[in-house]
Amino acid sequence: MSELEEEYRLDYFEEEGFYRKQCPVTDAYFWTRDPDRETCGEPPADDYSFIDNPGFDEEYTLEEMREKFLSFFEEHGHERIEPYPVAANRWRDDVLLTQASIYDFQPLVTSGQTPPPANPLTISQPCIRMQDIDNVGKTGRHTMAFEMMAHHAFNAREEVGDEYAYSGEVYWKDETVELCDQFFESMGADVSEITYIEDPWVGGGNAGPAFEVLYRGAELATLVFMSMEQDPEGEYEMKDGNRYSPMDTYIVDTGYGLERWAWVSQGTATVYEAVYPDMIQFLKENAGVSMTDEEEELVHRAAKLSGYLDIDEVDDVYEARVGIADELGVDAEELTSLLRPLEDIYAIADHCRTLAYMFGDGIVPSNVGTGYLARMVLRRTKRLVDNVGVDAPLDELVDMQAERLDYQNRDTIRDIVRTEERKYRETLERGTRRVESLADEYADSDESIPLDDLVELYDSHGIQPDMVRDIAEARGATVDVPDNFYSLVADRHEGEGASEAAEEREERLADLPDTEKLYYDDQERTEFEAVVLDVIEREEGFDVVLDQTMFYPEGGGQPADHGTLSTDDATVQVTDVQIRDGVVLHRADADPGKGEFVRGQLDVERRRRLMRHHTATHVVGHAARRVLGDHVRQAGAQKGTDRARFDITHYERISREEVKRIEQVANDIVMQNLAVKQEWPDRHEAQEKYGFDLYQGGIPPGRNIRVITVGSDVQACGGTHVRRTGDIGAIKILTTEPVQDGIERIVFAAGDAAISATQATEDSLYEAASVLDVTPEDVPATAERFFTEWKDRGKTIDRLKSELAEARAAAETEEIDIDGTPAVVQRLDGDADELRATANAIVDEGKVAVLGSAAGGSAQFVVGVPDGVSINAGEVVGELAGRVGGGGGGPPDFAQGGGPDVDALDDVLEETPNVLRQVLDA
RNA sequence: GGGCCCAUAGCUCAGCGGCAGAGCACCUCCUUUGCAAGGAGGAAGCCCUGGGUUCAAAUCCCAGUGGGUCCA
Repeated sequence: MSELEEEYRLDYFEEEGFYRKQCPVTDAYFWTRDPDRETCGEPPADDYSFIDNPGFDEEYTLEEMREKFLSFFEEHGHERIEPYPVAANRWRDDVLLTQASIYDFQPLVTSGQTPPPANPLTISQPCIRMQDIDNVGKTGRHTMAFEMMAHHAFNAREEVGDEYAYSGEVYWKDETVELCDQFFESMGADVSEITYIEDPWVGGGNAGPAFEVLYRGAELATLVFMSMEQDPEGEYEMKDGNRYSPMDTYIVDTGYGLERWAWVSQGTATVYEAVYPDMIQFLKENAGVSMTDEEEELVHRAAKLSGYLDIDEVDDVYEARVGIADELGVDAEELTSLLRPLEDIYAIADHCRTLAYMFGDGIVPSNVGTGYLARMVLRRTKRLVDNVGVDAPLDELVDMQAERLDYQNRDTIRDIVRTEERKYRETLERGTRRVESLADEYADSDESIPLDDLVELYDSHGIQPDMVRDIAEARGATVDVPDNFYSLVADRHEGEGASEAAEEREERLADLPDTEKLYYDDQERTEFEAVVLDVIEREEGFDVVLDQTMFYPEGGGQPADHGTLSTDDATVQVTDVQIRDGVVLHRADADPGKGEFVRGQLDVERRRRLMRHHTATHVVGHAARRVLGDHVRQAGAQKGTDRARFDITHYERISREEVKRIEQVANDIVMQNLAVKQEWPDRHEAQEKYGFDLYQGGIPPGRNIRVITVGSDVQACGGTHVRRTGDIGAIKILTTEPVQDGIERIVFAAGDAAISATQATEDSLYEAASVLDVTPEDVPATAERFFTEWKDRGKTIDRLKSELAEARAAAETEEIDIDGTPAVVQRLDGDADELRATANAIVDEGKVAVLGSAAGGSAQFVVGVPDGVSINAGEVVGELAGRVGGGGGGPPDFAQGGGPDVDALDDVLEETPNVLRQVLDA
């Protein structure tokens, strides 16, 4: 079965007298010390046997168990590492959340580009797995938030020498299994009950042999030996159908589920009771969930039974429950009604911990990325809380977990939860109203609410179909929610997302040496000398490659330098600079000649402005954190010569007051004229000293990283900076705008650009003041007064027009008779409002009105007909307008129309009486 | 990053090419004095902004601004 069979034959197993067996139930191969053992230990081959029968010497809480594990591995030569944030997208762009401890070291450490913080190391890494969200609370063992305890060793083959950031072997399979055994033993486990199941691991382009470690029916650890990478020519075919070949690096990747270990030590019926005892107690009391001793006993036995079953999906739970109820001799419905509230409470506890991790690690709710996931979890939690009748604010519940997890930013977390809860409540209120009016519309008819409406309610308004059904049924309307509802929603999203054009690799560049970067040596220098190594002709211009350069290539949100390259004979203009694989390409308008010696001269003014804006970006970022809170992080930045934009994570719109305070704090930093320091420290030392906030603009590779210090603000950054904050001159925030939910953009100008920007704003104000003929200070009040006055005049004009219309109607007008009905046909060059008003006044006197106007460059008619006269105004207008080359229409009693032929207007009015008679006859 | 929805009176919304509307709130009067009181009258709108189409745009099209929502 396993092509890797040889990989699993460890000396350690030999020495310890293990047997290799095949499980008759699961067909899996496994290793055990017990000669009589037949099954592999994993459900359904074996049951949970630790419930009510703890598997270790003592019971442990989460905190105790974590400490037990970490200190065990410390004593065995591992260095303890602080956990990383749960938001993995802060250091890698292929995933959103941290789902395993190895995520902390991908991709830079596992690929060997960057050394690990310690080797070997041990860590307990908080993780979030959204995949399990539906199972949480119901299966008894799934949690969305968990800690993966782990020990890792990073090895590189002896023969590759020091090509990678680590070399040689720390330890490999035998030692890993031995450590695992020893840890079990130190916990007082009966090692003869442990089984090591052979289970090759594949993931993320890597693969390797692995063991699942089972004890008393519970999978307590996974030992992965990552040693292969995907390779079409590879010698091993793995379970994903791809071929793999050995890598130069090979890594011990273990995972010990903290929650499972605590659970097994306590032997409670569900994992939740072992992990969240206090919170569950609180929620039960708050929601008034109480049970008799018999009920309590029943629930406990049911939970224990469901633990024996192999349940991986929620659907299975309800099927399984029927069987469980049968076995306990109770009604399935009755059992369900006892379990439901508990399931909700378990889920709430787990979700609150998830939220505490997310917000504690600086995730801000949003419509995109991790922020969206956080929003989904929060809304789900809110529904559960309401459903089970917990009467406590959500921010308090999340705070209970945040406190336990020892987060320092608890006030911000609560603030975020409250804001988010408010937004959700508003969405629900909006949704409820919308559904109610829709339900009323369909309540009287036999039709149910159409599926299209249901899909739209969910997709565009965030209203769950269940909620639609509840509201609609209360109002007597029917709703059918098809089972494939969510796939219908998905259909609406089909065809989204554009394909990306493959990036072409430049082979010619591969032969060129990395360009030496002079721009970090002295950021004030603007001239240099260099040799032209190569010139590549492009569609527009030439890419010049030098041996060294002062030109800063576009990167990190800082645009490229401009300038010139001169030989003795010629000067070429550099209009763009890019870097590809370490080679700097200078886009020039002419070919300076390969092998030539050139003098480079930067566009000094441009560079200065870029530097000021870049340093100012750090200052503004720091000021924003001070004013808005520690959750503020950079979400993108673009510097320019006359302004820069800086996107930050924040959960509300930034108020005018806050903008002013940020501006003040930023300019304070400028005035303090602090030194801007550039250093290249060891990455792990820097990270330990300054924390993860160092990486605002992404994580650079390498052993050492470039760090820029401005006052108390420290960031990894590759850009060019001024020497002291005073060199920025001034910082002016121009605007703030929302880029997406949870991300605000701050646009600002620095130095002379700040002055220009301020002047431009003032110009607008002075111009407005001059138009109003008042001082700038009086502009707001005057504008207000003028606007009010303007509105009043509009009303007055309307009133006068209707008075004028009445007067006109009452005046002596030529009246004609259309078969007994009096009619007025008149030319009146006014706008449509005047015509309408006059026509209405004439109609009020019981006469037919036909008015024509040539105002506004076109011929226009309005026709009004009093009640009881069988003339169709629309038809009349249609006929008249047709004669001036246009069209028109309207209801039978009042119509308007017109056309471009103004000259024909009088003739048409002349013929109008005949037209009226025709229409009457018709 | 992409899709979809929305913007009209203080609030909630209807109108969807042809005279700017309703309910609630507000003001005045009458009736009544027990929990969303009733009746009569009234005031209150740059129909988000800017273009376009049209004889005519709150209404249709495009762009912008603001808000909502779903998905990766």
